[in-house]
Amino acid sequence: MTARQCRVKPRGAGPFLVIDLYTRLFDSFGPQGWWPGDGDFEMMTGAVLTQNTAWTNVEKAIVALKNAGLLEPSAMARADEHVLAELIRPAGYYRQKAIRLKDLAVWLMETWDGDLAKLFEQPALTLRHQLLDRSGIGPETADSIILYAGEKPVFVIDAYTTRIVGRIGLTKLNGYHDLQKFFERNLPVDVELYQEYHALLIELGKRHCAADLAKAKCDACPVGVDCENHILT
DNA sequence: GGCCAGGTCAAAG
DNA sequence: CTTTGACATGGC
Repeated sequence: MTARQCRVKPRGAGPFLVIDLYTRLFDSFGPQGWWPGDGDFEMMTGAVLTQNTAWTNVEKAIVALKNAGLLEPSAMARADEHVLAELIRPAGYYRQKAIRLKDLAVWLMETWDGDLAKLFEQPALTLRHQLLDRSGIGPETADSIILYAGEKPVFVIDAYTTRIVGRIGLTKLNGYHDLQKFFERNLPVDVELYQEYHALLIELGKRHCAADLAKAKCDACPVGVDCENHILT
């Protein structure tokens, strides 16, 4: 089905709307290609660094870490916290993140011998609990790691997704867990689909959905999202 | 200058 | 269990 065939009614949440929104996003923005094989540890590092931080700032930190040869568990686990902090400074919250990244690397070495492939062999749920036990890894970061590095079908919810869902009236559900289940219930279980969808929602959010609800201006929304009236048009 | 960014955690209410 | 503040840099 093409995007334009879908004359969507307001507030009719369900499978059709959920996949239809994806189709529109993909048709408008194309594949996002997030985290394409730069290595699992780089991906995990990026996931922590990007918390509440613009990706452009994260890139600087990643490059600095790479140049310092610290972008692997063994090296980072041995690195000095303050050195680490200075390298990732552009990514913000740098003192906190330095400690958390190092803790993560130490855990990876001690528990998994630095072998991420082994880590990701575990069932998604087991993996999720282990990641959530790390300091500085919450639901979104854990799920991002599981989806993009572990390549397991877990839908990631972020601030944009929450806002967009609310503005379109996709569902009345709220909160991380309920929204995650909502998407997972209404989509085919497919890693690539989940990866693209999450990235596409953020792309839409960046272009059309400022943090302040009152500022939402979606006049020329290429996807047909009408925030004011809470519908897809 | 003010607002915001691909959150998380601990401390209150 | 929900809300609030701290954490911090860089771009528009």
